[in-house]
Amino acid sequence: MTSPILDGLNDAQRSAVTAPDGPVLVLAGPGSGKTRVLTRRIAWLIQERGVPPWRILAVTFTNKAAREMRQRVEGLLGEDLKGLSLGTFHATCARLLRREADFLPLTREYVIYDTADQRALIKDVIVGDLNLDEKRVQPNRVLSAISALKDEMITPEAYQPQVYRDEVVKRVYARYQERLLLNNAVDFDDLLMRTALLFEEQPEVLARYQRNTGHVLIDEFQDTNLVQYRLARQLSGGEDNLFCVGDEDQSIYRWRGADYRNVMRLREDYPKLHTVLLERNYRSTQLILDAAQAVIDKNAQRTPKNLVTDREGGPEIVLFEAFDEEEEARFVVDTIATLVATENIEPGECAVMYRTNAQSRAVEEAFIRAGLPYRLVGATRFYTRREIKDLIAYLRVIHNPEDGVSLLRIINTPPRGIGSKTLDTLVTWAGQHDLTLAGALAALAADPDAIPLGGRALNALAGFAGMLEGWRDVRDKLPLGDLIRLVLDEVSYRDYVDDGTEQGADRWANVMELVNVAAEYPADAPLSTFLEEVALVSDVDNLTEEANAPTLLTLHAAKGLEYDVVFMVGLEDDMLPHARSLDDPEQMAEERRLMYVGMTRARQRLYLTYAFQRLIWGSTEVKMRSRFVDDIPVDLVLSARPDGSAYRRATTWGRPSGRTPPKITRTGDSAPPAQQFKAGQRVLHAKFGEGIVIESRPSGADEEVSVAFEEAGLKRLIVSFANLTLLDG
DNA sequence: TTAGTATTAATTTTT
DNA sequence: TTAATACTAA
Repeated sequence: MTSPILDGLNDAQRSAVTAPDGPVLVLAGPGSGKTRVLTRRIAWLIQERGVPPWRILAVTFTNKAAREMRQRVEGLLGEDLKGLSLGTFHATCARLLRREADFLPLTREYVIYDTADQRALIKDVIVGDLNLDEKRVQPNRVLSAISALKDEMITPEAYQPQVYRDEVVKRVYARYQERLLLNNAVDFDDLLMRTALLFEEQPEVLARYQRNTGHVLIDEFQDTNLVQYRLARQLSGGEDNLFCVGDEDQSIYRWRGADYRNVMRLREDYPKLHTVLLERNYRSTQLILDAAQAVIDKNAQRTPKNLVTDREGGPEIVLFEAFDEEEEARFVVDTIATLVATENIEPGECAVMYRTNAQSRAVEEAFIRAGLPYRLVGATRFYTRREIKDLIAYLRVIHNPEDGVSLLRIINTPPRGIGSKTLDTLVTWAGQHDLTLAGALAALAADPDAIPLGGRALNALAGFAGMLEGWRDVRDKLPLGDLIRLVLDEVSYRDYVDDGTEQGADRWANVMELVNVAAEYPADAPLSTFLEEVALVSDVDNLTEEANAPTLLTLHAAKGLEYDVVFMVGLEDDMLPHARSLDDPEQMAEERRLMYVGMTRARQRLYLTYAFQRLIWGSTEVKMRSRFVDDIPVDLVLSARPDGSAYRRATTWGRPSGRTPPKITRTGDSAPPAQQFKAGQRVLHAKFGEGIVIESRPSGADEEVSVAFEEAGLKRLIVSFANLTLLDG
């Protein structure tokens, strides 16, 4: 009678897994095993209830979560579950729309536009099509207005603006959608909206999917938006077997349309909702939980939870005030090194979290100077890098000729004599003849005199069109990796990006990385699958467990992850809470949840750091400790000194009232230590090999040297970390 | 007319 | 620090 599916679960978890059919809501605190419950529920439905896998649709927040969940379910059941659909909302909808393209004003070859593509298109609509002033009608603002409308499934035709500004939004929105269709493209929001609209307008299509979907399970329910909620309702509509797992306190994507009030909606829409509360935490120490609880308790409008664990006590939270971001980063790296050396902590079990990607730089530099490896999530995400976007644009244009945004991107990249003037004439002519850019190119191929252009421009255009045609001819005959190599070769892309600098070499390495990814792609997979995957992967998806090194990531990216040791850096007002959130209580509540999410990632140790002053956009700003830090009971916290030793604070936080910066005295300024190295000396480094010292200067109590390595190039190193050996000099 | 260079403006979080 | 834009040489 007992099944391994229920092994090791507590009563609350078990009651969730075995809940009767119908709508279920699992409200779960951090570390309470909610993803585990979802996994077991799927296995339980298949094994104990005899539900065929193809009748189950499970939705996760990231592709990585989906991958891991599939592995676990298959592990539990000991079989391949090919029929089980498991993925993000976006990926699920993208596949569905491709299958149902006949019902849409799109072809199967449609492409997915990311934020940068959207911005390029909307700018062209505002400035090019509607002749509006870019300063008055800001692309970003209009885009987020459009996104909000799409979230509510309001089409341009249905939109009834109340004020003049929205009148403009309506016009831009209408034209933007037109242009998307002309390009045979959709944006992220369209994926969801078009699917939900399709279900509404074509009941027989919905009925077909409902027959194939008896059970819908959703992870991270607090971060679903309105369309996603409607999709979930539509798909589970036949039998109302909707299983939602989430935590209001971890809702951190409001700015993207996520609405934790979906939890309330669920309660209203399903009076028979079966609710399970999971409060027992299996991750953090009680001390960390108490601190996190104290922070989140200040938020109103939530289901109060009482987080408990068996792991009583635990080491105090360590708070460190650095002089600036450099010292802060050094403290983090020093502490990790010490923990690894003395406390038997794995480097891979440490994470450094920050509010904005820009903050990673200082931390990265500290790691580099110490000569220690690290893993970076996000920052300039792989698929948004210039060279990668270029390459993807080539593939998109080969795949979908109508993709004007991508065509415009690559038509003169690398430069091939098709400059702004030529493009202007071409685009204007296309507009006059009601053609797309692709149409104009085709017309030109048929009759070179059709468009008033000089011979040089015509030559350049013909050359480009010829290459494009050649690629389309071989598209289905060559493996993807070879196709990309052919394109790279014919446009001499390497000469273009690899300019001999270090960054140039990096860029080319990125290109080769993409070639490798593509080469591993199954030979029979259509280009559309590859492009779709590339559009919908996130950076965390590629986070591998291979390298045993600390992870650097934003608080948003940290959702769903956990580490033995967590450092939260930049805990200053204006950073967390972010300056742009200060005037909106709803946004402030979200910033607080972000703090809570970060704290509850830690299993054993939590370090909170802030800087007295910080370099922002090239200028130094004096900062104040984050108000959220002050909400932690002071007796749970030890303060650290730069040398790593810690002391207990007075019984109150003693928050300064003003912002008068005290006199700045840097340690080490008065008595610089004797320098070991000087310019011209030859040195040996364990990793970088031999090099010559270019410069040496005191840095705090330490010494910083610039060394030109024969292999690795110019590096800046901290002497006490770098383990440099003097060869001669 | 194009391509390369100098200047200036701008930076939350991401499927 | 990067990205977009204005300017200048070829």
